[in-house]
Amino acid sequence: MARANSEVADLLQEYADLLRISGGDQFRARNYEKAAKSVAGYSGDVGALGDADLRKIPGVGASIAAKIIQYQRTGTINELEDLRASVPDGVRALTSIPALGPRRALQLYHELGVSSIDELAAAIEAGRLHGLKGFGARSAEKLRHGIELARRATGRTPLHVATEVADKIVAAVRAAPGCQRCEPAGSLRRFAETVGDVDVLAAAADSAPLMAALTGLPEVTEVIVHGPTKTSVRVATGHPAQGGSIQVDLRVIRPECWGAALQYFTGSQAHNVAVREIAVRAKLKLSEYGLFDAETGDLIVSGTEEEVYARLGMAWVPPPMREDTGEVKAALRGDLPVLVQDSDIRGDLHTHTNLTDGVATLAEMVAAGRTRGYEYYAITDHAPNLFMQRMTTEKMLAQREQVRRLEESLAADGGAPIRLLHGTELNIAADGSVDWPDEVLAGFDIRVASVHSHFDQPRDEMTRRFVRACQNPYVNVIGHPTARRIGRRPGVDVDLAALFRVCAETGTALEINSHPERLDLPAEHIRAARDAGVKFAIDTDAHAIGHLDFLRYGVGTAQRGWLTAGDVINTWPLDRLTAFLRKGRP
DNA sequence: GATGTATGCATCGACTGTTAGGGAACAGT
Repeated sequence: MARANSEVADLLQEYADLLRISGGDQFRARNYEKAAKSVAGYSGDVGALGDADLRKIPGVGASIAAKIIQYQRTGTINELEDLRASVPDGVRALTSIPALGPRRALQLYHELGVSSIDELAAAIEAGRLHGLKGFGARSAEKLRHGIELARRATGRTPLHVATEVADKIVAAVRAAPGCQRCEPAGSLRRFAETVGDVDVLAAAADSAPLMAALTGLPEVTEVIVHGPTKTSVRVATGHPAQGGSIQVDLRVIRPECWGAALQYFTGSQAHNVAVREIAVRAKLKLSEYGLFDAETGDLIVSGTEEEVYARLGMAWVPPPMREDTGEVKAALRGDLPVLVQDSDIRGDLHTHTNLTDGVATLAEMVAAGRTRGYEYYAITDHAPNLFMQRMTTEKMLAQREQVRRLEESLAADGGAPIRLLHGTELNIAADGSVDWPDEVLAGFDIRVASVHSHFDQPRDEMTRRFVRACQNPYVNVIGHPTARRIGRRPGVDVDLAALFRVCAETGTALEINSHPERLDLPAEHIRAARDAGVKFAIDTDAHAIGHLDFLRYGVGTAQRGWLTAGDVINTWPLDRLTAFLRKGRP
């Protein structure tokens, strides 16, 4: 991601926030927000674009293009500086507190002179909010709690941590008397890369036993709200983010509302808004209780999601696609892609053993892959230039012998046949070269190549580095392409459009790394890559047997990128895969 | 402020529940 893109996106977002706080036109504010999002997700470098190219970015017109050009020249935007002068930065920070929006934050600043979170905390303790219009005893308490959360929260919860919590809770609620259905909803069901809170939906005539099943779980550390339709609790996760806990909302609805409620609670907000607009145009009204005739108020459908979408003239939309990025129109036209599924994956092409930094033996990893029903399985331990792994050519060759013998013994044991691919994970050096000379590289069945160092290279150097790696006739897959660690390390600064082009030209696949702390290539770049003609490998990069189960997150990420099985090389039969891996070599 | 298009101008993100307080902000998907 280009540094200029994230800087410009931040400035535009700040401008939108300050417009809202200062009471500016809400449509203008929303426009800046929209432009911020499309700049952040833009695959080129906005720091290098002229007026005409800038205006091709969705949501960027004459005025915002001029502001970006001013940023290119001076590093800042005059109008933003003016707004900053009229609204102290701390006031914007106030709106990060739950229960405090732009209007009331500005009110606090004007009437009490509060311009930071600390000052607000002091004002609450001193009772200065008492008698202030719109601030009662209850909201003072909510603000106090919100400030605590804002100070403690270090980030959102990783997808796998939230999924483990949700699985446990769904199992407990399903076992409660009278529970007819129970499913996770929200961002978890959409396979978002991080989760703010876990939403669980259940259907029952009497909600009490279900709510009791939740609040009685030993992992529950705090009951926040306990009512007949919604119960909110905090659950310990053992993960440092959010103080090692996550909020879980359980909603229990009447069974006949299931479809409308599941649709609503799955979101995203943007998708729901877009779908409800379709309803409005058809003189209908959609809510979590059902699809109704707008004039008479009569219920039309609510039982299943499929019925709700169908009555709006839409195909059922797979949850990972529900982000209002074109899926609504596609569902209306009836041409949603048939998304790749877990069951389409025939093998893992990026795994490690304890020969380098894995924790399980070759035999253990392969046995686990075989249990998953894989037709082929690649062992890709690290290469010598990742010095701390102490890999040598001798060790690598000995492992190759071991792989061949293991494959033979497995073929003889009467179990499911599995083809083992002996591979490696190469290091892409700063200049784009990789570990071994061609004659050694030629001996592998598959070669993944990844960036493990020099993350801070300037964009043009980084781009040249990737291009050279892709042009290597032996490099088959670029591993975790942006090298980001979610919540810990940003992705490298590379011209993604150029990377996608060279991948398509050279027959080099991009990995979708399934590790929940990577999810790399990120979903927001996958569609652009596919449109450029790139193929993908959905791999786990497993360093332990349990990591093979991370595949579901990689598949979910691919689904968020609208990929079909045809786009993914490890859904292909072995002969088609091996032809691809030759990269046109004889 | 951007967009689509009537190249000047209308249109732009739905709906519900809660709070606080009697109409509106805020949060949630």
